[in-house]
Amino acid sequence: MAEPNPDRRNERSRQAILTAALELCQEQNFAKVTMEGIAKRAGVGKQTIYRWWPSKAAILLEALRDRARASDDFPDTGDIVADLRDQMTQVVEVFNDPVSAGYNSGLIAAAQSDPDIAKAIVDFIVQPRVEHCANRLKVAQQAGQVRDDVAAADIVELLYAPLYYRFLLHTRPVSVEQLDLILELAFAGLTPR
Amino acid sequence: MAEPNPDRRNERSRQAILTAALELCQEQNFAKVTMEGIAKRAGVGKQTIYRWWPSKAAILLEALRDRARASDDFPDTGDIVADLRDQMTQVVEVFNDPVSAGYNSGLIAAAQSDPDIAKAIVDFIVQPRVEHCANRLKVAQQAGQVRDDVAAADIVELLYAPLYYRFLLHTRPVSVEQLDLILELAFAGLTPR
Amino acid sequence: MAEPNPDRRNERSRQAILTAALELCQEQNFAKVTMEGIAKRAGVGKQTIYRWWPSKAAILLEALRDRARASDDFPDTGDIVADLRDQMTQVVEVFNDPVSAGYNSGLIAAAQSDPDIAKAIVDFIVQPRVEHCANRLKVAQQAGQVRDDVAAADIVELLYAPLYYRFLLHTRPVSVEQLDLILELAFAGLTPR
Amino acid sequence: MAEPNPDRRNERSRQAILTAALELCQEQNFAKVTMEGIAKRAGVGKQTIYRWWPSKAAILLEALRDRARASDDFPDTGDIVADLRDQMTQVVEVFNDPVSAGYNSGLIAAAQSDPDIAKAIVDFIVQPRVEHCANRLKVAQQAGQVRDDVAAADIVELLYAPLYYRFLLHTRPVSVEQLDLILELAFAGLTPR
DNA sequence: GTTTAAACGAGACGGTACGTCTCGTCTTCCC
DNA sequence: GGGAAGACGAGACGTACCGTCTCGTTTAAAC
Repeated sequence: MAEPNPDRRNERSRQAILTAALELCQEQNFAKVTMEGIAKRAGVGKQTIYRWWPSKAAILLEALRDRARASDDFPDTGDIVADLRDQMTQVVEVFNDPVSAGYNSGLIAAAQSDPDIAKAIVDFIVQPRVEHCANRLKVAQQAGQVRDDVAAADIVELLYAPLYYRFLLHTRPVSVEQLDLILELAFAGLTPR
Repeated sequence: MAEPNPDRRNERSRQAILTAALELCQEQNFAKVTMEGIAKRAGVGKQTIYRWWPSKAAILLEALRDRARASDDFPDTGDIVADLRDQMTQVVEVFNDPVSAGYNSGLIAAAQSDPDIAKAIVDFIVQPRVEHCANRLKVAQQAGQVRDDVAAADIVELLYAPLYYRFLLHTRPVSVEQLDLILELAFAGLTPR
Repeated sequence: MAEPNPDRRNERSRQAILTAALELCQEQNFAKVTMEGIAKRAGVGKQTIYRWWPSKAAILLEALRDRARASDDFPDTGDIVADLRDQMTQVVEVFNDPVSAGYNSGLIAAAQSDPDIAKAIVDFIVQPRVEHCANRLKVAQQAGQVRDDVAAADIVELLYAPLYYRFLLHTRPVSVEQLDLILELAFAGLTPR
Repeated sequence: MAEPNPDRRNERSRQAILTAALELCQEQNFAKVTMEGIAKRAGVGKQTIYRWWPSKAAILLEALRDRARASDDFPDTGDIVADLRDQMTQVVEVFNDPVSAGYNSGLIAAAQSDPDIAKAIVDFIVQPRVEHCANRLKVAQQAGQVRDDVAAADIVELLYAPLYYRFLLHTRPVSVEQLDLILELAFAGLTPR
């Protein structure tokens, strides 16, 4: 009935669950990870999991947020295109690393049938990164390096979408070559004349 | 052991299964559809399903291919941007229609943990449409309406990716406004000078 | 992997399963009873059955043991032949009652292809009754009413075997007339001279 | 609908089915033999089996009848007890041979839930042998070697029942020692005084 | 320092769906 | 038209997880 009291929560168990979830997701793949498996690996009762998380996706989401933190500062060398390439290269690497690719595609898959997960992904994963990028773009706009009649967020979308497109549709591998292409095409139209 | 003989296959059962799968996917959602449910609805033994399809995603994929057919010709009015907007508007509508959105996001979700499904989606759904679009773009390139130093397929990616991005990441609704923005930005850089 | 812990066992479920098994065996017949049917009738998950019993025969065996209990004392009026007729008449009745005949022949049939069941039938059903009868016979032997150069257990076999013979081979109906015949023939040779 | 016409029946198929049934019953055990397995082994369509036999037990029964034939003459050396021991020893051997024991116990098990099988076993297996034995006993009765106020068939029952008892109830192994005991006890009462 | 209530591990429970197996029927094509 | 081959509807099999529900057993705040 009543909600559990977070003050009395056992941090050791919480960590064990997050760790177990991450490990299992690395060893198998998101779709094959089960609540039961996480509980067993973490040495934890199933109830303890269900008390604090509604789904395995929620656990992984928290695990990622917990483990990630920071590192999402956007570089500013003055050269917007170079900075973007720099940052987007990291995304390419994440999408090409089997381990983190597993998390990401699994979570996005789960989001397709679970609005809560969808919202959490946007709020905690996507939105913050978009904002960092948008902020850097705004600086470039003020510096006259980028058209300023377009919302920065829309530019972010235009740049990152092709990476997600290949990543999720599995048409072609996400790659640095793709990156160059995207930047070339986008900035052909974005550069003020 | 041996593969079943397709010549002896019962077409009535095949149709019943495809129909049942589509209906159930409309009434509930892809993730909640089960092999058992399809069998019951189709009035068919489970073995008959497993004999011909490896997964519910495969059934739906075949159902979509079977039901779709045609309709994939790309208009050519001479105005490439108008033609693209026309065609992409249909995609926006598909992504906004609860029924077909269910199929699509469900299948793409399934593809994240099943390479066979991923391949089938690319081969039978994505690739044909990409090609139609690319062909239209090539005409425009030859007509000097579009930069011809860029592969048509890459342009397709640049245009469609933002739609999939919003559709799968659930950041913002896919919309016609988004369409205009994409076209505006893309063609700012794609128009030969 | 590990065995389940009997302390945590739910007695209500156990009873429901035993009852359901007995009822179904009465309504249909042993061969038509299924694990699934028992689970449904008992309002119980199939796993709960498989956790505690290896087969439907094992369930019925436990049900019979549980429901039977007592009633297995052998009368002793001083007249060994009368006492035997009395007791054996009960067996005749069991073999002629459609309900209990179903259990018994079904279980014995199951025993033909399942050594565990065979052992359980001997240990928990047959052996105890044989012993009761043998004990009564030993008293008669000490009283000089029955030859004492023959093991009591062998006499029990000689007496009961013809009942089982007709019951399992379905040659002729088991009957009280048969009983008189058996006793007459057996005691013609068993009476000391 | 209509009965199949036995004249057009393929004897090769019939033989192949009987042989396959016997072989499978030897390799595995009666309970594990399936119609499907027999059809495959015999290189025969399932329909061909179902056209001519109602159950696997019926097949085996026919196979046994077909293969057995004759050999069931009862010896007559003038010594009724010796002749009985001789004949019953063969039964003991059958019950102790893993292969034939499998057929017999399997068929008797099947008979418990299938009256047709039960009837067929009595008519084609049990009854003929009982009659042979009874005939020999009648000769002994006329020779004044056996009480003639008891039906020969009832004596047969008294003698053979204990063998079946041990065979089907698996209490103790059927053995030649048991035979001596039975004969000793029975003839103590059967010998005219 | 005890009390005490909530979180915990463990895992049994009622369920649902899985993918496989066998049943007995139906269909197709061959001889 | 019988037979081989095998697809079919049906449904039980035994397993895996689901999410809920007891069980004692810590464990940390309240007394």
